[in-house]
Amino acid sequence: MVMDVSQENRDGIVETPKKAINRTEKRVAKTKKKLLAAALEVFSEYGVDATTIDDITQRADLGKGTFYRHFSDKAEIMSCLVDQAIENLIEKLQKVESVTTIEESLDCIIDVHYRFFLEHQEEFILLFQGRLFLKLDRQITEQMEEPFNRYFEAIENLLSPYVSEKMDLLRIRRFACAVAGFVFGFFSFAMIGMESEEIETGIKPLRQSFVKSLSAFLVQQNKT
Amino acid sequence: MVMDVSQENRDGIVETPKKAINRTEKRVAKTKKKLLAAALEVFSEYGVDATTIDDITQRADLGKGTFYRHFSDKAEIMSCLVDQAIENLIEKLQKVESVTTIEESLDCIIDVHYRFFLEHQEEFILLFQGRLFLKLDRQITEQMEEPFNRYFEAIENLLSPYVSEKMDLLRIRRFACAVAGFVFGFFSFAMIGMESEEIETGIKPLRQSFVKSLSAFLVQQNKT
DNA sequence: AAAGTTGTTGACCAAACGGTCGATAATGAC
DNA sequence: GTCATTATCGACCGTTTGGTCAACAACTTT
Repeated sequence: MVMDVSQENRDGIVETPKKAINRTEKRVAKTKKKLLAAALEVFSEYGVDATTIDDITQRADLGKGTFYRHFSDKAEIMSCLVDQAIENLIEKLQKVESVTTIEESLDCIIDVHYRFFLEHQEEFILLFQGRLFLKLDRQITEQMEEPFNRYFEAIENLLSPYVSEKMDLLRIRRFACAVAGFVFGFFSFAMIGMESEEIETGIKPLRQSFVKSLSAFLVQQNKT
Repeated sequence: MVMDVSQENRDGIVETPKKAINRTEKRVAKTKKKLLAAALEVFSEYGVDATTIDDITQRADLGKGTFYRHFSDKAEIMSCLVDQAIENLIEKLQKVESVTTIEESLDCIIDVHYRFFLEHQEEFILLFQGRLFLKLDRQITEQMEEPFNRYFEAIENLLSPYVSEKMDLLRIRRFACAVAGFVFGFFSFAMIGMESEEIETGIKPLRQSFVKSLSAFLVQQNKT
């Protein structure tokens, strides 16, 4: 079957056979996907540290040995998931277009976070734990720091058009921290004991206030 | 020795002998204190779930069995620590006096958090984990929900003078969540990769903006 | 000082966990 | 169809962990 695809090549031109995926490769990919999905589930249910490899494989309905064929340990699959979640979040941040003012930009940033976390609460809980692990003395740190830095850069890029050159990188980074902190912080408190609709009606007016004060802050900073 | 103290009683009046503490009782109290201090240390270093009972007793320089004479399990000692930390925070919140405007009040609330967490980073990391555990499917939940609710009530009490009766409890709770969320969120991001002085200079201007927007929000809410 | 009470200890056990490996099943090459 | 390759499986092993308990030490009582 695979031969058929490469058979179509003519002369010297060798197509990289993108569709020449074996059934085996498909199965492997599917297995890995199942493991990642199961891990995300149990991580957000029990917590990463409280989760055992058996928890993951049983949730994925796979053998234990299969896990170790795809990941070296729990830290690696967590890094994978964090990377995946942040990549997802960054993608949505980069889709933000047609904003002209800083207020609009900030509002969009918060809106993206808001909708992402509301739809992907499991990812939120995962990133929350990831952020904690970075503070704790863990080995995972190195592998997870990079995705979070990419995330900050994405926010900074969205804000940079409205920031004067005088504002140094450190200040922008702090600012991005504040934005991310507000969103993460609010969600961490809101997600316990609030329904989705409550969160929506609860955060909306506060968001507007927050956006206004942040833009006022930025404008002020630019002047000095 | 103990008899000497109760000997002082005259006629029917029986003093509750507060100073009649045995050496034994003192030792017991000291041991329990050592366990709590050690647990706070290792919890904030390795994370609660990654910490073993041996970690705690070794850090406290005590035998393993001693732990189980004071606490039934890890969940109980964690509840104790969370309760202690929040009680500490609430005390400092209640010391806030001589504020006349809502802006002052909000500024004080955030200032108390700020100073408390800067001086007690271990407690901050503990509460951060506690907040996570409330979201996860754990048994500890019941014992830890109450301290957090007391914490919210303390914030609400400070704000209530400036809130019209029209604003229902749910809204005030949401508002308290936002305040706590902002502080927790900012710290969680700031504490990684920032020195104490950086945090101070970084949060100050943002804090002012945040306070302004929150008070504006409250004033607006009161009108409607 | 002797006996009784209570806190402390760390060796010990059973359960749980991380990680391995030979057996098995699915797939690809010929 | 046969053989080679490779993913999957789950029983198995060594280690770690939570929790117990008999012995010991500190202290109190009489």
